[in-house]
Amino acid sequence: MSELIELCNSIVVPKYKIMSKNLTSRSEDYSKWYNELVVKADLAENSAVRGCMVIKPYGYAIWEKMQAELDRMFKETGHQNAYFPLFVPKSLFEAEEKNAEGFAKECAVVTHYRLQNDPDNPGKLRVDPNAKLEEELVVRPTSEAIIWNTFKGWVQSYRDLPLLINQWANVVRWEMRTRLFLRTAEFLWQEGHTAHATKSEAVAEAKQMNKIYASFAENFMAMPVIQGLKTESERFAGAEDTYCIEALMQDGKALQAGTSHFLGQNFAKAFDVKFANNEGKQDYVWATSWGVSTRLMGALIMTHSDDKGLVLPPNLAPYQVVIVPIYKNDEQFTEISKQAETIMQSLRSQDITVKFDNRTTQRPGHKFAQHELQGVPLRIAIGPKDLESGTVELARRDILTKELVTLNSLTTTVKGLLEEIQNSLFQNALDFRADHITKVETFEEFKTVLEEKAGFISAHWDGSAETEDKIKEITKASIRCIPIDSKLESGLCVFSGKPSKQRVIFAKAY
RNA sequence: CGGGGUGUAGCGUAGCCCGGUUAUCGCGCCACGUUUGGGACGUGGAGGCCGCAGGUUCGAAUCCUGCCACCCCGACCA
Repeated sequence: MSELIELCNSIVVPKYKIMSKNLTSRSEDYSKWYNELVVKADLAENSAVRGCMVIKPYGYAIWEKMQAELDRMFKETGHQNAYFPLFVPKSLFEAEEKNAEGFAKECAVVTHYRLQNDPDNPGKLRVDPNAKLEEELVVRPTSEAIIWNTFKGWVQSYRDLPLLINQWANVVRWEMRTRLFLRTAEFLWQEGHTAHATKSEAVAEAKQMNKIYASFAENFMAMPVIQGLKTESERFAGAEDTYCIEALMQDGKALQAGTSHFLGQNFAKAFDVKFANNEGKQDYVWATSWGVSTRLMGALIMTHSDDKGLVLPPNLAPYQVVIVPIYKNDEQFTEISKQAETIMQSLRSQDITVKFDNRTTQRPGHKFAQHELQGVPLRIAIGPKDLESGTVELARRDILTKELVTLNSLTTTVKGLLEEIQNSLFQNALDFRADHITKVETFEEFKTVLEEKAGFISAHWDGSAETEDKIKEITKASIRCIPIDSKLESGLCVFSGKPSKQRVIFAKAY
């Protein structure tokens, strides 16, 4: 138990509650296991805010690594960062009807702007009834409205296009039921919003960003994803098309890890964003939006971690290597510290991030366990024996092996191993997913596989929302996506028996 | 909002059915000493509105009533 508390400490929260008692292996119910890793923020008693999350420094460092890589990829494709207000006046929010309707049920709304002393309750405050806002402010659940209202003033000519903007921000969605990392009431994310002169350019942008998400997931998170298109009923409110990346967690449930939307001219029309094209004619701009959130941290945990704690891919680990000294006296400690300094310099010269855990308050065994819990990819231990023999002990987090390495080959070995770990994590996740994509032809088979094996199910679908709904109602599995790379293949719908042109991916989802 | 469950120290808990000394145990925390190549050991110590309010009783963590919070399953969820 203590390690869980420690892990919770390192990822999350000031005061926290562990939800279930026993750590279970990955083959058992994953949700129990996941709850062990994840805790909720405990806000003031009687607080109406549920399901918020505090991200503690180590967890935040992982998010910062994700941010940095994504931000770089966005900028490489010509995007710029900007920041827009948290508050969206209700009148703006409701302008794009479908979008407003889609989010209406989960909006936090600011109605007052002042507190005052409560005359009936000395020492307490109450909302000043005279401080009611003329117009309510919606706390953004997403920023399309406020951004498109701003874009109106930024676009006049085709020369102002494309407008490629990204924002790093927090949003609030008042979900009835929350789940840490995967669906918190407030979460951090990035939302891209772009405006284009032509439809084809906007569609290309939406596809491009989805591809960038896929590449980030695979190359940095070591998490294989299926790129696809959402069905109409799963589509973003206000979008014409929603592209997505879908990942498979260790418990066989699917997780939507990122989405990219082609918005058509819906927002341009709602907010009157027109431009003069090169023939001098007025036209509405074409839009996209795309986002990923702290949900990715949940995805990372649920893809790679084992019963000993987190397993981080080297490309996202806050530090890739940790050095633990083992010593009996101050002399040895000084000696080892010098050695560690040399090693760190050498590793850093190869752009490897490394931390020397020189705490004198913890014993080596404790440090070993803690770094395993935090998923540090490689650990170097240096003790008196190593000083004599010119070696160090090098341990891998992912497969928990140890080897003795001589000092002169250390940096090369570390560099090689980091790459190997990154690749092997991806390969393992890929193998796992390959084992859990099942083609089925009949509805009986569909239900059996879902029940006994879980994972993705590849099946024919007649394309109707009615069939989709019925399957969901009966099995709780939804269509995760229509994969973009799937081959056309004629067949019969697994449910209705009607003709189908291609297979789609079904799964139970988080 | 419906069904089920839980609330005792920072965390995890025993005790509750069948009311009765100073509320149990483990982890963690503090001090000192010995230790340090896989989560150290010993000794001593600190820490409790037993979820809240009311009731029954000589006496309530325990029984009754009401409330609150949280968890699980639903509903809900681009």
